[in-house]
Formats: sequence, C-alpha cells, structure tokens
Amino acid sequence: MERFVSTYAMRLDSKGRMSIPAPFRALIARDGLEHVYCHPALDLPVLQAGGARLMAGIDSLIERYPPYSEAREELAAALYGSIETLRLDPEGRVMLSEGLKTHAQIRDEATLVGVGDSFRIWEPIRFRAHLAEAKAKVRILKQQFGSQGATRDSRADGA
Amino acid sequence: MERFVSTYAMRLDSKGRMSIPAPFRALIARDGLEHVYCHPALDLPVLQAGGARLMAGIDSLIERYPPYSEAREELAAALYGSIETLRLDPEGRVMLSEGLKTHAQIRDEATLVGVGDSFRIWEPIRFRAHLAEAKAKVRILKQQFGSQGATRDSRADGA
DNA sequence: TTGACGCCCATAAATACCCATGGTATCCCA
DNA sequence: TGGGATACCATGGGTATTTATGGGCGTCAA
Repeated sequence: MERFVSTYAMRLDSKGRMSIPAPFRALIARDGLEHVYCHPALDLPVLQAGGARLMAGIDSLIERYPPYSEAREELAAALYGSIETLRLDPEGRVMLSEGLKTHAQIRDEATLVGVGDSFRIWEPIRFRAHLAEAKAKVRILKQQFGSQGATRDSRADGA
Repeated sequence: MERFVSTYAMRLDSKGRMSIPAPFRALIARDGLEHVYCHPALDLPVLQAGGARLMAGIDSLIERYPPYSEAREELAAALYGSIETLRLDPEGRVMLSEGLKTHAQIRDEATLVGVGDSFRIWEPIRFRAHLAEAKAKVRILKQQFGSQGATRDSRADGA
C-alpha cells in the first residue's frame, strides 16, 4: 500500500490520545518516521496529516519562491509555523494539541480520511456534512457534463 | 526531525531568561552547538534565530553580491554585525539582550515560530497580526495555483 | 560592593513509556 | 466446512521521565 486510503472512526481517550490506524502507520513507518506531521487546513475545520510526502509538498510550495523573498518568508511562517510533529507512542497513538483540536472542533471522536499523499482528521459530524456537500457538488457536475461523468464517478461518489 | 516547525508560546522569567523549546534545542544540539545564533530581522520587528543552517543561509545571502562591492560590505555589516550568540544554560534557556528585546518589542512573553532552517521570535500580539496577514496572502496564492488545475498541488497545499 | 551572569536545585505539569484488556479478524486443522 | 486457537489492533490506565519555569547562591568584573 502506498497511499492513504479509506476512512476510519477513532476515539480520543481520557488523556487525549488517538490511535493512528495501522494502515496509515505502515505508510508513516515506510518513510522512516516516528511521528506524524499535522497542520490545520487553511479554510476548513479539518486537520491535514501525513508523512514525508506531506512535508515534501509543503517544501515544494515554498521553494517556488526565491530565497529570502517576502512571499517565501510569509509562506514559510504560515506553513511551517502551523505544522506540528505528533510523536507516535509505542502503541501507535498521537496526542492532538489543544490548538489542533480546537481548529477541527474535535473532542473525543475523530474521522480519519485517506486522501492519497496524506490523510485528513475531521470531527465526525462535520465530516458527514462536508461529505454530503461534496456529493451534492459532484451530482451537479455530473448533470452539467452529462454523459461524460456517468461512469467511474458514479461509483466514486457512492450513489 | 530536521526542520524548525511549529509555534511555541514561551515566557521570559524575572531574570529575562527564555526556554528554547525542546524540539528546537534538539536541532541546535545536532549542529554540535551550545548556543543559538540570533539577529534582528532587517525589515520586521522580529528576531531570527537558529543554528548552523541559519549561519549558512546568511553566508549565501551575502555571497550573492560581488566581493568587495559596497552592497556586500553593507549587507555583511548589517547581518554579521547584528548576530548575537545566545548561550544555552543547562536547562536550555537563553537570555535575550536588551537590544534584541527592544527590536522585537518583547517584554515577558514571546512566540517562537519555526520557519524551516531557522525560527523567529515574536512579541505575541505582533505575531498574531503578522500571521493573519500571511494567511491571507497564502489564501490568494492558493487560489492562483488552484485555478491552474486541480492536480497534485491542490492536495499538497492543504485544502 | 554591586550588579550581571553562570551554575545548581526544586517543582508542577506535561509527556513518554510500560503493561493490560477486550474485541475482531484470520488462520489452521480436524 | 466448522470451530477453536492465534495474531493483531484499538483502547485504557499506571508510572517514570522530560520539560518549562522559578529561585538561590557563587563568581567575576567593574
């Protein structure tokens, strides 16, 4: 397995720990990491997490700008500054900081959703709402494009 | 861990000492250093600090200019001349000089922000304002990239 | 002597590690 | 093919260690 896929419902225990699903852990371990990178999404109440690929994506975004340029400095502050490294304990759990939990409105449950190079951490109810919205948008697109989208996408959106 | 990432809120005690967060200390120690390099930013009320990579970055910045050129001399004076080496005490704390504190308007609280090869030291309120600006710009950048096509980059930069 | 600075120790809170448990899926063998 | 044993996993909690912070004391220099 080389991509983060599937959705998992996880719980946070009384200490605030949350297990990372074993398949996700396997990908992290393949990067030689003992921690998960995690940062709040810019515009949505969700966290983005992952391993080396997530970090590489952020690096490449920053490296589009000349060293010491103002844009680069600000991007670095906004992106690197918001990243937290969540150490995996021997059982494969992490602790979400208060800041991260607040951003995603997470209390004691979380939905982890694989999105390829990384995975997202949602508060379960918000995830359901977001998913419903996303499905609705896909439906509209399908209507607009008609026959074009009527094959694979109809399976992807679970209709 | 190989980069300065994340944001930490630290306090200065009555003696003016400030703890360097353990993850930052680990990076400094990896350079074999027992001190932190620190200098005022040229254009913002913030301090830039770090280890060997910070110094290397400053070197390369200066080396962009022709040897013995006036610009180079001035830059070298402005950068090298303003660098202070802040010794780490046995508990991992440093003392900010009056000059550094004045430049960043720091009194008894500071926000330390990882920006990859180095970290920044902000007065907390000023940091919040700066971050809000930076985020706004990142949003704009994201829109620009987003409109180019929804491929890999739209995942890399985090929803 | 006085103040600035470095070292030492103290402490509370946060964190990391250890072991335990119950459930589930898988495997193996009759 | 069925059923028991097994391995893995998510979760729970106790305990040791680390961390950030505070304060005391000695030393060195002005």
